[in-house]
Amino acid sequence: MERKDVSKSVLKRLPVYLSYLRSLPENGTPYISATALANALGMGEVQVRKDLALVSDGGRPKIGYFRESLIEDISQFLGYDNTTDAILVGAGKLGQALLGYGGFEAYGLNILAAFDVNPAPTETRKPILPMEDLEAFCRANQILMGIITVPAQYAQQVCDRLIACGIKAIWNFAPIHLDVPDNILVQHENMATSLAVLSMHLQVQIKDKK
Amino acid sequence: MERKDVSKSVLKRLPVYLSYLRSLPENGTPYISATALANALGMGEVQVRKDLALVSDGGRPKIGYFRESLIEDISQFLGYDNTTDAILVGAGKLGQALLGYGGFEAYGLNILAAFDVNPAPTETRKPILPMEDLEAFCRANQILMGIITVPAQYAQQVCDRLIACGIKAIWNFAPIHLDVPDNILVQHENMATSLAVLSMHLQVQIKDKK
DNA sequence: TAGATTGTTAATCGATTAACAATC
DNA sequence: TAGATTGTTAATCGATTAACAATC
Repeated sequence: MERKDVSKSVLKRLPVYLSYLRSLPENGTPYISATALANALGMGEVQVRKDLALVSDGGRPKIGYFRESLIEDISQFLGYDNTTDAILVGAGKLGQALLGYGGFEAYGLNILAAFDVNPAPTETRKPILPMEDLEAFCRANQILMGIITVPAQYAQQVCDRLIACGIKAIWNFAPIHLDVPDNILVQHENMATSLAVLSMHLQVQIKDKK
Repeated sequence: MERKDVSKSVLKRLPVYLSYLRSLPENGTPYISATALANALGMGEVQVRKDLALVSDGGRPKIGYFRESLIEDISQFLGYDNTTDAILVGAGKLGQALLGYGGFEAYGLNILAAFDVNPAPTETRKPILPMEDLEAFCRANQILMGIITVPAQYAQQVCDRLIACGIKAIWNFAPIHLDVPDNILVQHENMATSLAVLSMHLQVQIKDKK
């Protein structure tokens, strides 16, 4: 299927479809319709249909999509087929949690190693290396993605160092804005943002009760 | 200031402003303009100005906002003044990372305790209790927010149980869609979504290079 | 005063939704 | 065939951006 540009909002919905499709039982019905997907995920069916049409042309009237093909189409579109090697900086609790989580492989992400100022040994099978080795490791393995899980006050300097190592995409878990050049993408995993949405919901709930 | 309804996109930007404002040095200039904020965060200045106007009326031409008042106005708008008590279910690495992270207090969140099927003692100062105590604890403390950090296959049943305990807002870290009634809000901390954005950026980068 | 900044009103842009024709 | 589903075209909706008047 020809590659199309998709908006960021579509891009964010695709992995949601993907993870649901993967969670379906192997021995169930081999076909799934946009309607069924929409209902299962509580979304609008026109939206789902349009999203799917963007990444796959396997949809057939009255039948829907062949589940396995759809999974393959979305995976390929998102680039999950060719896995991305990444490194992580900051092996605290959060860093170790991400390092130990096995689920990222399914999304094409392979964390090769972690770096820390104090590389204490842990239970994870992945190596935790001293910060001094960062440059050499990134160069040698042509790392393009870095994950930042250091405290906020060190995040910017770690970020600068990663960019100097040739990294092009940064997944930032530190609660601080990072300044980067135009060609570098920072994806801020913004817990504060989520909290704001939750907090607002509770405020409204409580007020309504009065 | 009169309370206004804000869209979700505005709501998500407010904590970003807030955390930047808080990070500014105490002894710096006491005023900040929407323009300065926009430049520091790489956003459009009209957008920032409009967002600020929504939550504060302390803006003065030529001067900007008094930093401390602006922090107060945003905090109050987001409901961070009256802290929310929450509990967490699933004391694995991720759960412990969240439990141990001290930064949530600044966002009005107070995690009282964690629950786990196997409540091994940990270094955190917060108690980790057995799942059997969940209902009693939630009722006794009138908990309204629950944080789910259990493996995906248990997430839905934990979610159902939390709702039965009277919880109205759920922060879900399990990589799976949760079905809930209309009046319950689920905020899905969707790592897969972030990965998709990063992955797509790298794909485009690599392709452009060829 | 002049200039920087605010806040508001109007225009643009993009995404979602609705309506409908096509297909198996 | 009838009906479910697809994909497309048009309409609506909402958010962002641009233009401008007001203010210190």
